[in-house]
Amino acid sequence: MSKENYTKYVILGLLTTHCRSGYSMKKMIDTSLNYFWKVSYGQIYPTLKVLVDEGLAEMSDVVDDGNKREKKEYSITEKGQEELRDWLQRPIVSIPVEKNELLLKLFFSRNVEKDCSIEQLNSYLHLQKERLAVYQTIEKMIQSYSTGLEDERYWLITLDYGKRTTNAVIEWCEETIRMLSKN
Amino acid sequence: MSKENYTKYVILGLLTTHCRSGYSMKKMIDTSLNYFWKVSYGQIYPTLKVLVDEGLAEMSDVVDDGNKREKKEYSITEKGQEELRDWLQRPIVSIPVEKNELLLKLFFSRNVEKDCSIEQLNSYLHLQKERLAVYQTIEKMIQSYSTGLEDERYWLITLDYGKRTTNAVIEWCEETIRMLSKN
DNA sequence: ACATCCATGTAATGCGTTACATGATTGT
DNA sequence: ACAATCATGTAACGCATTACATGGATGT
Repeated sequence: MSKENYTKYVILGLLTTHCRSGYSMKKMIDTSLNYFWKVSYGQIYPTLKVLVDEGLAEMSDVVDDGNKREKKEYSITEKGQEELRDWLQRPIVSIPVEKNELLLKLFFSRNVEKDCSIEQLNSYLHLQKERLAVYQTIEKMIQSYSTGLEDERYWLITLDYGKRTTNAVIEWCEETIRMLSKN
Repeated sequence: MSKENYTKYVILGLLTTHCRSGYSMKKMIDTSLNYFWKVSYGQIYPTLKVLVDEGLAEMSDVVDDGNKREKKEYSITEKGQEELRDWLQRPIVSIPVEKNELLLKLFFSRNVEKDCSIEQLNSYLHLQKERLAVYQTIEKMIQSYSTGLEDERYWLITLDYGKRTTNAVIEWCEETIRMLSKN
């Protein structure tokens, strides 16, 4: 019952899209997955090596002739595809705990002035509204990056999740601020 | 710009409620904070020691007379209170990325049958509905545990956040399942 | 008698971030 | 010339989980 190494699957998954290099994967993650996942270079490059070692991916050192700029291109193997599909089909047994700093602070807010909490809520509200704008950007990314109709469909579904939950949080922020403000 | 050690603040915060021992803190976390935070014994006990070392908490070894059962009771110091309040007032600069396994899987679901995704959504929906029931339990906990009116107020605010976002997720699940099912 | 809860702790391991290091290419 | 972007990587560190170990008290 060892903990799953998600990074492995993120990379395998990205190899089924247009991503071929560690660098482009990082880009993709930072733009399109940033509201529900993140990965650093410190994980990407080592994991890529592991995948090759395990026969789940293949690397082709691409050095365009006289072009000395190093660029490694990876592709998923048949075995990698199976591993990915296997993981995609495995049921999710429990909802992970999403650590929320704002809620943690609010939980102990008896210890500070009420205005302090309102202040925290206000800036959180602001951050959430900014995120709504990010979703617009992602929507455009999706339209330009999707490899086919199928990818786009699922990407928009995840995006919808983001929008809805963000909107719910915004509403909660606004109502809570209103409630704390009077009285 | 070192990463904050939240566990420290969780424990300091809990010391301002009725929690006095590591064991009872774990209980509290697992019942009332479980939808936005979790901490294991492997963090609690060492952190408790650190807090004492730093003068933020005090320990009184309690061995009820002939009672050999070991039980350590902790309390927050004046310095600890300040440290906590200081942290509570520090603004939250960014929304952390809440890793979501379901969204990750959906994002790459082009690689599996549509029914597989619907299946995943269904079980996720089920988990979310179970969570709604958990909130009822927490609400009761709050009423029995709160040390005063002030604590209760903030605890209900965080609970409301949980309910609202969970409801938003449930709606998204249901609509997405419906959408994927036809066509 | 036996299970479950109360209660405290440690060691190994793994995941992930941050900071650092390097260097080519492209655009202004 | 210079900044920004493309591109790959490693080492140190810290946080957190898991598994293990121990033992008293309580309930059935």
